[in-house]
This record gives sequence, C-alpha cells and structure tokens, in this order.
Amino acid sequence: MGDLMTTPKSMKQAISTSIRSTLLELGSATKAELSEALDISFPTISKFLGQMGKEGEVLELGQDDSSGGRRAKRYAYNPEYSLGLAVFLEKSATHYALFNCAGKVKEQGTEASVLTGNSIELLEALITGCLEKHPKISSLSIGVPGAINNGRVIYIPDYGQLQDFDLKTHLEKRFSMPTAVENDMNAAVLGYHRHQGMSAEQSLVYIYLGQNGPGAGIMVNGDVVRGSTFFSGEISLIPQYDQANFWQALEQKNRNDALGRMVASISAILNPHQIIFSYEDISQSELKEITEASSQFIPSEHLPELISSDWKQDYLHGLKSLGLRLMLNPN
Amino acid sequence: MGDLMTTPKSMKQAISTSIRSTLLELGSATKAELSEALDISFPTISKFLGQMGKEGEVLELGQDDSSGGRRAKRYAYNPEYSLGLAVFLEKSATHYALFNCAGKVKEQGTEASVLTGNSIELLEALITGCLEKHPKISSLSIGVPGAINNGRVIYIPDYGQLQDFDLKTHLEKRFSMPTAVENDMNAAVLGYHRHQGMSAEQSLVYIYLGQNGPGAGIMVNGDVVRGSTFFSGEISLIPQYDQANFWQALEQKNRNDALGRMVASISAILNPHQIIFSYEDISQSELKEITEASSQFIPSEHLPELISSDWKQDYLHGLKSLGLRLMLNPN
DNA sequence: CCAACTTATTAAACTTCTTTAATAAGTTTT
DNA sequence: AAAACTTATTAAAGAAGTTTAATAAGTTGG
Repeated sequence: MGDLMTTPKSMKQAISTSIRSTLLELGSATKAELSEALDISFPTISKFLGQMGKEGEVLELGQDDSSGGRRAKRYAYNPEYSLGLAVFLEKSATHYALFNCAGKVKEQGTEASVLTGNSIELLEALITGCLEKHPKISSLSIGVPGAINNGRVIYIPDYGQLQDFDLKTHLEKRFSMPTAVENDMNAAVLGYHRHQGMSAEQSLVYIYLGQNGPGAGIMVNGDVVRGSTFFSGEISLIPQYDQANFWQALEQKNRNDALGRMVASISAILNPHQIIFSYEDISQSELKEITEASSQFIPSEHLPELISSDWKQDYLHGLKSLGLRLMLNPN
Repeated sequence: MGDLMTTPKSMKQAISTSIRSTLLELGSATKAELSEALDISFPTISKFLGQMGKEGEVLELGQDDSSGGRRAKRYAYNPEYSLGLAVFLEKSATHYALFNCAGKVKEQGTEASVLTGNSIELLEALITGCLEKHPKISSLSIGVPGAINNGRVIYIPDYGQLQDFDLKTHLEKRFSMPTAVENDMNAAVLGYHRHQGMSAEQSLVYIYLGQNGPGAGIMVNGDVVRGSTFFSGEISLIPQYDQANFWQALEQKNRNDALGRMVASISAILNPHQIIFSYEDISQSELKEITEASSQFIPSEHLPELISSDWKQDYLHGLKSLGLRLMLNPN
C-alpha cells in the first residue's frame, strides 16, 4: 500500500512546496488567501512567508485596497529566484531553453546533436556552459526520443552510448542538481495537459505522425501511461484491415480512414477526452474527416474531441513543467 | 493542483487507517514493527494501539520469543470488529456476500433480481435484512453491470429506475454507512489487481466475452480507467478487418485471430503487463493460439502475459476490497 | 544465582502546527 | 475629529507527534 502520508517530519517541505506553487498559480496572494487556499493556519503561513521573504524567494508587492479594515499585504513568488534548464535531444540538433519559475523562457539556443555525436560529454559541456552563465539554474529536464524508465534510457536505436544508460542519476551526480529525464511524446502530453490546466480525470492521447512511423503519448488519471516494456503508444502496430496495420494503412490505404480507425481503436479502449495532433501533421478540415471516419465505428457521443496543437510548444511546456516541479519541491 | 497532504487535523485518521491496514497486511505485528513499517514513532503507535485495544479493535496475541532481551507483545487486528456487505446486482439474480475485515466470507446468498424487479426497494430490503442479522456491518459495496460515475448509475439499459440514479448517496443516506458503487468489470480488475498484490505500475486489462458482446475493465498506474463518457473498455467496437469490428469478427471470422488482433490493439496502445480472461470463456490452449496470433502484429517481448482467471472470484475480491477500504478508512 | 548486557515500554522534554486572544491599522459614522 | 466598527497581524496558549532519557523485563556467563 503506497504510503502517501505527510508525517510531521516532511511537513516543512510539504508546506513550503504548496506555498510556492499556490503563489505561482495565483500570481500573487495575501497571507489570508494562502491560508484559505491551502487550509494551513494563518500564523504558519506568516512564519514561512517571513522566512522566504528574508531569502528573497518571495516579494512584497504592496498593500491591497482596503475592504473595510486594515489593508492586507500582497505577496508574490520571485520568478527569478531560480532557473530551470530544459534540453531537447533530437536527431539533427540539440535545443535548449532556460526558463524562470514563472515558466518564462529567458534564453534558448541550438547546438550540435548529442545523439548523432553519440557522446554524453557534448551534453555535459552544454549544461556546464549554461551553468557558468546562469548560476541560479537549479533543475535539469532532458527530453529524449526513446523509451525511458525512471530516468534510465531503455531503448534508443542507433545511439549506442545512451542505450541502457541511467542518464538521470548520472546528471544528478555530475551536477548535483535534481534532474528529470522523459520521453519526448510523454513530455508533450504532459505539457499539453498541465498547460491547459486540465484535471486528473481528463485523459489525453497525443499523436505524432513522423517519418519514423506514428507514435503516441498517453495520459490517464493524471499520469503518463508507460506500459510494461515501455512500449505504450506504439500505435503504428494497431491491426486495422485484413492485411494492414495502422502504419501500413496510412501509406497504402485511404489516410483519413486509417486515422479514423486509429481514433476508433483508442476510443473503444480508452475513451479519452481529447486526441491531439500536431498542426504540422493534420489540418482542421482533415480533423473533421477523421471524426466522420471514426464515427462509423463508435457512436459520436463517445468520440473524443480532436485537437490540433503545437507539438514543439507542448514538448517545451512538458519539460518546463517537469523542471518546475523539481525547482519547487526539493525532495 | 490536487492537494494530497496530511494536515495535523487529519493526522489521527491517517494514523489509525495506516495501523489498521498494516496490521491486516502483516497478519500480526509488534509495536516496534509497526513503528518501523509506518515510520511513526513508537510512543504514537503505543498510544493508538492502547486505545484500539480498549475498544476491542485490536487483540493481544501474547509475547514473542525473546531476541535477547525483554519479550515484545504481539498484536493483531480483530477481524470480527466490523463486517462488510457486498451486493452483486445481476440480470438473473442478486447475490450478496458478508465478509469480515480479514476478507473471509461469513455468509452468502441469492435473492430475486433487483434489476429485473426494477425496484430499489428490493435492494433496500435485502440490506435491511442483513443489517438486522448482523449489526456489525459497517460498509456497503454494490456491483452494477452498467456505467458508474462516482456512485451514480450513468447508463444501464432496460432498468429504468436505476438509470441516472445516485445510488451511492442514496444508500449512504438511507443506511448512514459508507458505500461504494462500482461497475462489474471495473470491480473485477480491481479485485484481481489487489488480490494478486500487484504494484501500481502493473497495468491490467480484464476481458469479458459475454453474450451481450465483449467488454473490458482496465487498470493503469493503480487506478481504474473510466473514460470521458464512461465508455472505456468497449472493445467490441475496435475496427479489425476491412469490414468488421471485434465483435463481428468474433462471430464471423476466425475467433482466435480476432482475439489476437484485439490483444495486439491493446498492446500497441497500452502495453499492459497482463490481459486476463475468464476461464469460462477461454481455455489454456486457446491462450497459446491467441498469443501466436497477436505476435503477428506485435514483437513478442512486448506482448502481455495472457492469464485465465475466475471472474466471479475476482469480482467478489473487488467488491470486498472496496468495502474493506471503507471499513478501515472512515472518512 | 547474581552481575552484565539486551530489548521493550514508559515518561519527560521538545518541536511544530493550530486555536484563540490581543493588538495594530484602516474605514466609516456621527 | 473622535467613536464605533472591520480586518490584518502578532502573541500566547493548546494539541499532537517526535526525540531522548529512564525504567522494566528478559537473557546469558562466571
């Protein structure tokens, strides 16, 4: 039975973290508002906020207009208190983005591909460079186009040095900094989900139609679905016609019928709230045709909303969100 | 952000609940063992156990053999301290089972069908009868062959009185007792998962091949998958051949090939650890053939283990587990 | 069989959050 | 402009778990 109980020991951490995220979520707040929102007593909030103010983590914005009595002070999280570094490992290049606690990107750039260069040193050099320029960096999040198990690269074709390598632990030791390593599609669903402020109940499937075959990232009950062998979302292999799976059908048969069947399969099994495509892969008019095709198999009231979104953005949001969580929650 | 933090207010409940479940899980324990297992200080455990002993909730089993010093007292949860009632609403009849905290069934029986009788009064009469005979009953769990949203019957064909009825709230008010209402397939996966002591990471799909068409219960990351319109697991509608969905294929095409494609679809999307069939639906030799059929679509290392299990038992375990959780965790 | 040593349990001191009371700082009314 | 009233903040008292010290109950070796 997974123990998720806050013992008095871990209390301090839990309170700090929840104050941080609420402050960022609300933009700013008074002590009373925080106490109300978090169900933590006023004096406790006051004490923590005092400490965080002293360390520059929280800023005083001034006074609220009076609501009839003494005016309340308004506080905000200092978005520049710490920075996060997100690195996107891709075949052709390695991108990186530096963001603050408010999620604002402060700097981004592109370097030679760590993957084709096939050397972790390249990645380490990139990180070292950023760290020297920005000593406030306090979290790393790495996106990888391969199967990841708890920070370890399980399967990444063609890039030998990373194969079966525990990247998370390696980087955490190397830079003594909390690090997240996540698959690209999983980061994208996560990013879309969190950026849209969706609730845990809302399940999503994010579809990618690349030249290496289609793939999907899946979120159910607020968590990414990984599968027993980290093979979930390999939708290219769904059987669809007498003789063709989804990938084959995409190329050999009617594209929108194949896509419609894929949506139908996912709906029959998972019945997600939304299925998201990259706007680069699919146009709005195609979405309509796909919906129509899938409604030949599934009653339309049970079909998901088909959305087109910006994959790169969602991927970035995903890595930002992972990094942010590490920055706010020093475990 | 879903607040899952134990404030000092809810502390007492959280500690009691965790002591209860650990005691039941381990069978018996010393105070030191509980303190160790739960990461709660010895004095606190001691205090709570004292209180629970006074109320008859916990029994003293005697002394352990000495491990070199003073002998430790051994405690166990009193399995008869409270009982749970599980009710299985089925088309042809209504079954019920009475079980104690250790999960042991103390009594079971069958009554006229609440569904075809189409009257909630029948259900209430059954429960009232049990309650009079066994005043220690302290939880209700109801299994329903229909879509359930948070205790409300969302969709159940042919049984008008239950349609769109908040059964959970109704029964909780009527009998002032914590109540769980769950779909039959969902209860079965849950029961299998918990009874096998599986971890949250292990995902399952429980397949049922009834005369009303196949259906499935799905568990991912330790939670039941419900879908946006509570339509998840409606695998009968998976497109499989040029012109046939799964249900049609089951009847018109080669049965094991259809089943193999169904397994392949689920594996390509979810990649679960196991797919479970009712032993009444599928024989061991058929399982092999299905595996073979699905391996034409999916590399075998990514295929789930195909299991045959006792559906009725798993369903019972599911309702027991839901009831037990309510008995141990008075919210 | 008693001294030396282990281990379990109880008691006392400590920490930390909450609740309640007191004080400070505004606003409005007369 | 002072009295009456609101609301924010600070201070003191209370509650509940943890840590540390003290005591009780066994075991073992000379």
